[in-house]
Amino acid sequence: MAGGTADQGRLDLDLSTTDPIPAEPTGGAGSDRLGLPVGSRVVRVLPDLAAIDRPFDYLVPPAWADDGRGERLVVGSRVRISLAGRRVGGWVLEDNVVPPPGVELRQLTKSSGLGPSSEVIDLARWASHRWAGRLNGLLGTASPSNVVESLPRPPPRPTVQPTVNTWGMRAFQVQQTIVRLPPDADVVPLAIEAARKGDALVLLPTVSAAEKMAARLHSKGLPVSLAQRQWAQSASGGLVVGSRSAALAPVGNLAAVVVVDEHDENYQEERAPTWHARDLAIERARRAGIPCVLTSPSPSLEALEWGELVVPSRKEERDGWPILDLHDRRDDDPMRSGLLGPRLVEILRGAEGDPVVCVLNRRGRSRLLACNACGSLVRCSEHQVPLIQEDEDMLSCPVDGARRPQVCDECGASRFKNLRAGVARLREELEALAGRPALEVTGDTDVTDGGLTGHAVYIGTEALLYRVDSAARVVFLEFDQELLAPRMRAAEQAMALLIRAARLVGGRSSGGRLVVQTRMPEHEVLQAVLHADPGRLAEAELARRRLLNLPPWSALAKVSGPPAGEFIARLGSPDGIDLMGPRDGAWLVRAPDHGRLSEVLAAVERPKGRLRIEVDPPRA
DNA sequence: CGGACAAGCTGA
DNA sequence: CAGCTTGTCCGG
Repeated sequence: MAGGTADQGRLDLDLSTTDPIPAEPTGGAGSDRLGLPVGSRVVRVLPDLAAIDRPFDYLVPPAWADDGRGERLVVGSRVRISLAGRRVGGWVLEDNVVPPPGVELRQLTKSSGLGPSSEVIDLARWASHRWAGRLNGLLGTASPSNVVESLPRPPPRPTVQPTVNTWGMRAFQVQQTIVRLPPDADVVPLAIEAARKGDALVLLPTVSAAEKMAARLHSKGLPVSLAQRQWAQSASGGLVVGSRSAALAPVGNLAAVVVVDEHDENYQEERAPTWHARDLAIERARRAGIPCVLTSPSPSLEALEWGELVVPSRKEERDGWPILDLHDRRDDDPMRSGLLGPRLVEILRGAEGDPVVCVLNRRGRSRLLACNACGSLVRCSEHQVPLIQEDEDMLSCPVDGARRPQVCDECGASRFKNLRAGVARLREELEALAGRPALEVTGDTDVTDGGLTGHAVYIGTEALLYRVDSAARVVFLEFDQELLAPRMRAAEQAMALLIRAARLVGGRSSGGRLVVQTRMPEHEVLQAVLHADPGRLAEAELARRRLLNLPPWSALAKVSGPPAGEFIARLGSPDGIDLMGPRDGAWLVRAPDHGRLSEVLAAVERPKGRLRIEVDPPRA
C-alpha cells in the first residue's frame, strides 16, 4: 500500500529512495524520451509474491494487439511476468501507465486469463488499508484457482414468487438491515428475496453450510454457483453462494448481499490481514448502492450499530430457541460434586432422549476456583475474570497481575476447590453415571461424512458441536469459563456456542432443550437464551464496552512479532491514540474509529522482520 | 519469495 | 586470504 496519506508528514529520510513513481495523468506522450516505440502499451503489475507489495511496469507484447490477447488484457487480468530472473504470476493493476524513467522494461511473459474486476480490486485495496495488510493476499482470494479465458453466458433471470414471510419482506425495505432470527429459522426465503433483486451474493460461515444452501437454492430452480469452485459461473451472474472468501468473489451484476449468521467468527481471517467478510460485504454493498442484509440469532454489536434491526414476532423468536435448563452448581455440595451435577443422571441415562452431547472446554490454562464454603467463583472484582492461584495462599489477576490474599469475596472463607478435572477420568465417571458407554471426541477422532452417529453419549470440547448433526440434549458441563474468559468477546463467543448447540437440539416448539451447569445463572448470556431475547445480551455488552472504551466504541489493533517494539516507537503518540502494553511482547493500539486507526497504522514505515498487525484482534 | 552481493567467521 | 555462512537489498 504505497498510497500513504500526504497529511501525515512522514519525514523523507533518504532522498535517493527509488519509490515507484506514480504514473503521470497526462498520458503516454513523450514515450520517445524513454526510448520506447511510440504507441507501446505499458501496464502496472502487482506480483503474486507474499513478500512483495509493490507494482512493477511491463510492456504488453506488441503481437498481442493483433490476436485479441491485448484486448482481453484489462485491469484485474492475471499475467505472468519475469521478475528478478524468474517467472511469477501477477495482476494488472493499471493500464496505459507511463513508466518511471531510466528502467528498462520487460515484456509480459504470458496472459493467464481473467482476474478480479476493478470494483473488486478497489474493494480489496480498501480492505488492505482497513486491516493494515498486503493487497496481494486479498487479490489471490479474489482470483480463480485455474485459468479462466472467458465467462459463460449469464443465466436467465429467474422468475421468483415474492416471499410471504414477514421478516423476509421487511429485510429489503431499507439498504442496511440486520434481521434477528432464532437459531432454527430458515434463511432460504431471504436468499430468494435477494434473487428477486437480481444477481446476489449470499455468504455463510463455512464451506459446508454454503454447499448445503447452494443445493437447496438449486433445487428451487434458481441459478446458483458456489463461489469457491465456480469462479467463472459466479462472474457471469445469478446467485453466488460461498463462505468468507466469497466476499471477494465476482458476481455478474451485483444487486443484493446477504450475510447469514454474521456473528460467526469464521467470517474473520485468522492470518493477517485479519479481514472480516461481514465488513467487506457491507462495504461492497455500500459502494454498489445496493441493499445488504445481515442475519443472526444474536447480532454482533458491530451489526447493530450499522443497520436497522428487524425482529420477528415474539412468538416466532421464542419458539425458535430451545428451552434452557440452568443447573445452578452453587446449590450442589461443593465438597463432593465434581463436573457432573446430580441433575444430570436422568439425562445421561437417556430419559430425555438420545444422543446426549456433553461439552467441556479444556482450552485455556488458568484453573477455575470455587469457594468451598459458598460455591461462588473466585474472580477479580475489578476485571471480573477468574483469579489464578499462584502459590499456597495468594491469588493473582491474569489481566493486571494484581495479587490478593486467598479469601472468598462472598463469604470470607479461605478454602477453594479446583473445578478443572481430568477428561479421561471424567469419561469414566460419565459412563458410570449413565450406565452405558460414552464416546470421547477429540480433535483427531475420525468422522464419517455425515457426522458422528451410533453413540448415545458423547463427551468432548466445543469441536463436538461441529461433528454431530443433531442431539436430544446438549449439556455444557462447565460454562463459566466461557462466560468469564479474559477476552473482550467472551460473552459473544459463549453465545455463539449456545447458538450452535441450539441448532443441534432444535427450537422449544420441537422439544429442543439445552442444559448448562453454571454458578452464574444470572449472567446476561444465559438470561438472553433463557428468555429467547438476545437483546438482553446486546444491551449489557454495549454498556460494558462503553465503560471500557472498547469496540464498537473504539477501534483496536494488536501489534506483535519481534519488530513490534520498533513499530510502536515509530508510531509515536499521535492524537487520539492510546497505546497499551507490552503484554507478552504485543501492544494494543486504540483509536477512536477505524478511519483513524488505519490512517495511523499506514503512516508508519514498517520495520523489517516478522511484524504482525491484527486489526480487530480476534483474541483481545 | 529467492537470487546477488557484501560483510563476517573459520581454519591452516 | 580462500571458502563458507549469514545478513541485507531489491526486483520493471
